[in-house]
Amino acid sequence: MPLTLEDIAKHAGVSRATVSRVINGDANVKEQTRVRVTEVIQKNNFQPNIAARSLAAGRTNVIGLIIPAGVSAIFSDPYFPLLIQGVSSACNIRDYSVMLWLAEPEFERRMMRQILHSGLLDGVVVASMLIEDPIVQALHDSNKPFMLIGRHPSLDVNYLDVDNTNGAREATLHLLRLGHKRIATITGPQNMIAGHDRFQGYLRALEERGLAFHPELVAESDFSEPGGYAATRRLLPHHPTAIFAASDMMAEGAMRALRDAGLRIPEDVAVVGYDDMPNASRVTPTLTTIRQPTIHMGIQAVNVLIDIIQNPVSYKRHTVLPVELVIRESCGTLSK
Amino acid sequence: MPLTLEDIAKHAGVSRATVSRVINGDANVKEQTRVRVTEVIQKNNFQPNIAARSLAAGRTNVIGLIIPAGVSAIFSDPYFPLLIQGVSSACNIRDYSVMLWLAEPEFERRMMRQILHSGLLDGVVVASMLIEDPIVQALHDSNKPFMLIGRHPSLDVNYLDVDNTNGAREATLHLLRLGHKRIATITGPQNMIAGHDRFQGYLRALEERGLAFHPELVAESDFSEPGGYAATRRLLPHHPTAIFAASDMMAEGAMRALRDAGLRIPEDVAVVGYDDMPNASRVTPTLTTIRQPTIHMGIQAVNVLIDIIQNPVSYKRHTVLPVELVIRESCGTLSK
DNA sequence: CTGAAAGCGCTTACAG
DNA sequence: CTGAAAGCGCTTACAG
Repeated sequence: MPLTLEDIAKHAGVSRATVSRVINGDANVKEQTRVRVTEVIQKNNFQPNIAARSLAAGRTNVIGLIIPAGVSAIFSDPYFPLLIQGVSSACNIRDYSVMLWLAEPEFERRMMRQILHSGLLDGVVVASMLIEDPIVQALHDSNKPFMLIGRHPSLDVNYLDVDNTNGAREATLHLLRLGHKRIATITGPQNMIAGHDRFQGYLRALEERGLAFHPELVAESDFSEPGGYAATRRLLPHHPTAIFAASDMMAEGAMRALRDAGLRIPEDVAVVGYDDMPNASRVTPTLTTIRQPTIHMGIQAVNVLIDIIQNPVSYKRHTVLPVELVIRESCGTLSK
Repeated sequence: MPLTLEDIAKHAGVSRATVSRVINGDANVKEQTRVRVTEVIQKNNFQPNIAARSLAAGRTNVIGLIIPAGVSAIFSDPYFPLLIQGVSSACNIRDYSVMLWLAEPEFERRMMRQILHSGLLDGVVVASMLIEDPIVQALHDSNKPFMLIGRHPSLDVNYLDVDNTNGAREATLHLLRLGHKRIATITGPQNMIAGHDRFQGYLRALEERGLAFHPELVAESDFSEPGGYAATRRLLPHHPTAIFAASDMMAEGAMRALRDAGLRIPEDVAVVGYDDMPNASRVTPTLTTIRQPTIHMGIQAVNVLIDIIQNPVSYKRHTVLPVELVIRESCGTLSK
């Protein structure tokens, strides 16, 4: 029983075509008519039926947000909540709505069918964790506008990434500047973008300073606190004086393992994390880490996506956002 | 250029009405016809246009999920991510999609208009934090099917809640059983459901055991870690031997404050939290707390909502899920 | 600047 | 059990 365009038109004494023009900001409407129609719309709290618009115009003002589910530890830090917040907020401002899809592998086929063929979405933002994500390939094969948060090794797509490599490089360089020579790293899974790129940043820093790379100072883990703990146990026999953990959660695990081993932080072993989670400034000692603009990533991804939807261009848009080293207590300040 | 019903009908040699019947599981289709049409649908990866279905049938297989934004510390624990996961997962199974709305106050009017009048949603799940939530009132005034996660003090609506009161009662009773007489509590905001009900549970436990209530042993806070820290500083002059914090985050803040005051946990002051966040089993000492079935709440809310959508009934559905005391180290085991 | 009319892709009485 | 046809509420050439 909601009102229709026809009802509004009757009230305003015009045709429904004119009401439609007013709603969609068409320039070809007499100012006086526009004012009158707008008043009637306001007064009746009229909201056009999205389904009808979609069917008639082929646009919905709805975008999809695809987030990988099932990735372990995915929801133990606020990355996705903040990303969602950014996406939602930007959509609110631009009068779009967002449809959320947690990509559960067992429903992926159906999900992609719905996303691509249901006609409900003007475009999609996909937050990819894996370096080679089949969802990205599927979107690329379609002609649905989409924006990748992350990157893809081979496909030319619109993407927005944070500078993981440089962040890890800065974190490692900071430890090098403090005089450390035996810097271990706890990496994330190497099939994940953040896992891979942060490890590359570590390697790059060593190389820049001419330090040899010691494989025994690398422990691959899974971004989780228990994972960081276990990795640190493997590293300790090799006597690192500093550890760069590719996530704050793993850094917390590392600190717990160091304490359990009777080692002091940062006096015996310095620790640097990555992410700047809320907890990083509250642990003891407070954690030196890399801060990334997560909410802003969501906002910007949406803004670029809507640009692409509204003004299709042939070239692809690429953005890499900078990150920031946040120095706290866990790495010390003394030269060794 | 996606296929339409008409295309499928042509391929299968039937009318589009028949294809529609097959897709919607109408019983009045010859088995042989059904098989043939199903094959063509499968082969072509056909997905009906949701907008057209919505317009014709008045149903979309889309539900909305409204989550309050801007609540402080809202995304510092995994409550909402888990809830979203449950909702999304249940929707996947039942072939529904979910539209996400973070309720930003400045967009609330427009949001409600879209939710109620755009015709896009078959129903909505609203996760309410506030005891008297205007969004719940607005939904109640509409005729849109909805399911409240939480409760409302005066409106008769479909809801699903967790037993906050009993959880807090159990937590407090546990401390009482350990022999504590001066049990302080750090509450959440009293205009929030979880804040209010958990405080009531604390009071009920005291009353059941005939203990006097001491107002100076109550510190209202905001569910956050720094909030728990500050509240504990206010409580310490009154020498509690135990603290029940209405969230794990506040419990962590309490433990930090106790350590800073040179007090041992649990020997000098016992601590119990609420939520059983992942971190609860990793802090030192590990945290005794209350576990609630968060993912399951999301799942069940969706299932009830879809029931309501598909089989409208006049009475309202009420569910209260039980919670569970998880005993760890932070409250000790010795009688005092 | 405005309106009449076609059409978007479905569902669903209705008739057979 | 099946099909022809109306209709859901919009948008958009087209004509004036």
